[in-house]
Amino acid sequence: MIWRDEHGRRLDDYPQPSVAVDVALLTLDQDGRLAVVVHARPGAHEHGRPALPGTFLRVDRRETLREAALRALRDKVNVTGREPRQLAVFDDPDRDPRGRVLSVAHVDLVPPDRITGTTGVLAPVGPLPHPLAYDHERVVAAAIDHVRAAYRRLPDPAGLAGAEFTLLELQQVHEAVLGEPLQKDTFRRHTAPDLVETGRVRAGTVGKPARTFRRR
Amino acid sequence: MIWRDEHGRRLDDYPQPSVAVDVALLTLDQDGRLAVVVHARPGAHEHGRPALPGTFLRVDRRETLREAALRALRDKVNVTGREPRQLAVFDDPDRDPRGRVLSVAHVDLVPPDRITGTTGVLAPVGPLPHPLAYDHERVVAAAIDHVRAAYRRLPDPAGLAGAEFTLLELQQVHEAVLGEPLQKDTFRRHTAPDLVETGRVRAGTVGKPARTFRRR
DNA sequence: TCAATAGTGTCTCTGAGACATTATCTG
DNA sequence: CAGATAATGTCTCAGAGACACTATTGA
Repeated sequence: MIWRDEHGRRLDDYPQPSVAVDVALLTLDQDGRLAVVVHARPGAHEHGRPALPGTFLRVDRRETLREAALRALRDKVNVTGREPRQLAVFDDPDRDPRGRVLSVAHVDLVPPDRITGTTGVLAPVGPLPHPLAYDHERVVAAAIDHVRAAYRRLPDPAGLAGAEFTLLELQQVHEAVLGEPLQKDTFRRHTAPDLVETGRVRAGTVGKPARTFRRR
Repeated sequence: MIWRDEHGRRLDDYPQPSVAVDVALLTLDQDGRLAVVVHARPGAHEHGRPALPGTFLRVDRRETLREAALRALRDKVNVTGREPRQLAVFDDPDRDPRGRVLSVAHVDLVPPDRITGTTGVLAPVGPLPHPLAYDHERVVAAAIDHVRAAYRRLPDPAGLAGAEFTLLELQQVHEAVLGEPLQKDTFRRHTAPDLVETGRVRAGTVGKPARTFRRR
């Protein structure tokens, strides 16, 4: 069955764009600060500026955008992503000199232990050290907005603190993501209703042992 | 200059998808309820189910997604849109029987007087009378979430109440969008800081004349 | 004067935020 | 016991929400 539109034309009688995905893969660096994974082998047309991991959507494999985002993370920076989420479509006709390329920007936030084997480079967010390729700075900005909004709503939705954690550990993760210090009693009261106690404590250090929690 | 990727292939050596835009065009119907504009001439593959106005992105015209959304509104339902905003990309490989079609869903919210000459049909949102084509019910749901969030933040961001309005008129617009009754004194105190008085009043009816306001 | 609508004073309740105190561990 | 960290009692303040009262018009 060949479908035709109201002008009698088939789908591929119109020129089609290329569709790419780009992923702002965020994590915490060794200093506990929010960082983004970039890779330093961009196309020659990008003058060596580091780029976010990205790839083209493989229509011939019936791939979804989510699958393409996960594949980009695996192939470009050797990270198994977790849950890439769409941010926006960047569609400036001139954004890519190779032709008309729409980019579906994604964000993913993963614990640092998933980053260990990466072939990418951790760049702390904030004032980025070097300009990124394409419009990727805007992608990173949107990604940060997204994860900060999520962390204001719920305790550690991405599980950066691991499965079991003390409230201090959880607070430090939130401070890293939000980029601002938090007050411990306010933080405790705000997050406790969404946590369940494990019944265990984290001993071995000086001071009163802290109870550990899991996310609900 | 012909750019090639790391496998030595050009952009169009890979199959490309078609990219469509679909617009959930919301407005208020004559009863002051939130409604969506649909058109009843969908493709034969949609078994006559009404669809949101949509069209394919015309890459050959260097069109942006925003421009395609505005063109869809003009050509399909004869409405001049205002400010279509991206919601999400729907990318299920089977969502369209004609082939691989990505749909970039948009939302726009316009005053009722822009709808007067439409060739579309106003369908009140909520339990929709008939199922919509494709995955357009999900688009409408996302669109409603979007406009309700916007109306909870600011007074009438889409200008449904016109340029000059009384607080009662503004409240009725908000009640229509949010789908719930509001309290007049709370509403007044919440919105007044974001409004400027015109100095004029709306007289002619019974009762104390109401001052009129403009959005800042 | 009455009915109708506009506008405001004020009370209560809730939750955020901050300070200070108590509790419980190690050395 | 001293020092360190965990956990909580409690005070204050701001804002949402609701009720009731006052103000101003047309009929």
